[in-house]
Amino acid sequence: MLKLTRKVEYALIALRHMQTLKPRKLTSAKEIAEAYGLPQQLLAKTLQQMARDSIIEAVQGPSGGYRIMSDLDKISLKDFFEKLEGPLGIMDCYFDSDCIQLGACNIRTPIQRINENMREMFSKMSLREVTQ
Amino acid sequence: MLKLTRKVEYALIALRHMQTLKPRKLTSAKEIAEAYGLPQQLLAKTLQQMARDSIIEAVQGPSGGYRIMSDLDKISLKDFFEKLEGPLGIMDCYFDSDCIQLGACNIRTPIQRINENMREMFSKMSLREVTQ
DNA sequence: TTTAAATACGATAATTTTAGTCGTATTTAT
DNA sequence: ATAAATACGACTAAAATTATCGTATTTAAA
Repeated sequence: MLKLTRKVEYALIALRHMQTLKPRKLTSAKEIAEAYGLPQQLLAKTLQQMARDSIIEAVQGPSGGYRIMSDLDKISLKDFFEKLEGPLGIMDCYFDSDCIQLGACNIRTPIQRINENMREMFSKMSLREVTQ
Repeated sequence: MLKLTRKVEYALIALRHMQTLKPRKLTSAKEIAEAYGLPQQLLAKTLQQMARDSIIEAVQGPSGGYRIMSDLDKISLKDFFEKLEGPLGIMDCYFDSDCIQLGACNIRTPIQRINENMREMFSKMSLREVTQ
């Protein structure tokens, strides 16, 4: 099924929400969570991670919150996904070495080919294309 | 991470193995499981499913087994993945209707755009490209 | 300068999904 | 008849994901 996690889903919802606001206007995790019925704490973690990755900016204290920081045009979906979820690929034999297979595996190369195609595809799409 | 399940992994290993054999030669779940250190019963289920989908052919009885049936050039990766795992997409909001979101969701359309791109990409790759 | 509302984040619990096993039936070559 | 294979539903185990808890820190504003 090739699915991404909720984290990405919440991140996209939040970004899309922020884009509807006036530039530099802050919005809080609570606000977004209530608006879309998301679990606030989990959403908050996602927002915190995006802040660490400089996709958004966090402002602490009361009347603090988050706002978009980067130019979303300049962030590829590949980078976005990988920042939130780690390396992109249909199977992990590409990066993790402790595969069950010792040397018997016969699909490593073809899998890598698929993975490269996927990465290329998501490299060509910008985050803005998705959030706008 | 966008990962596929073991089912697909085992299916690919099995197909690739069959391709190394003489055409029409049968191989059993046991044989493949032992050769690659896979759980035999689970592999068998995957083979059975591929047989139901007419990708391979099953022959019962002792000295029975499986062999490739379809022209793998004619099966797209999209069809292959969807046969084994159901609809292809990075999130299921496309097909499943019981989403948490009532009408508040703001990312359905962009998600569908990504999903379409993915399906298109996998439509263009044949199963043979991967197993050969 | 106290309070309250927000972010920050590690730890843990709950849930869901995936992976694997078991048991039994059926088929069929020998 | 027997044995080796496929077929498959039911169940268990393990892993991954999702969500919550608890606490610390920051800081605007009363």
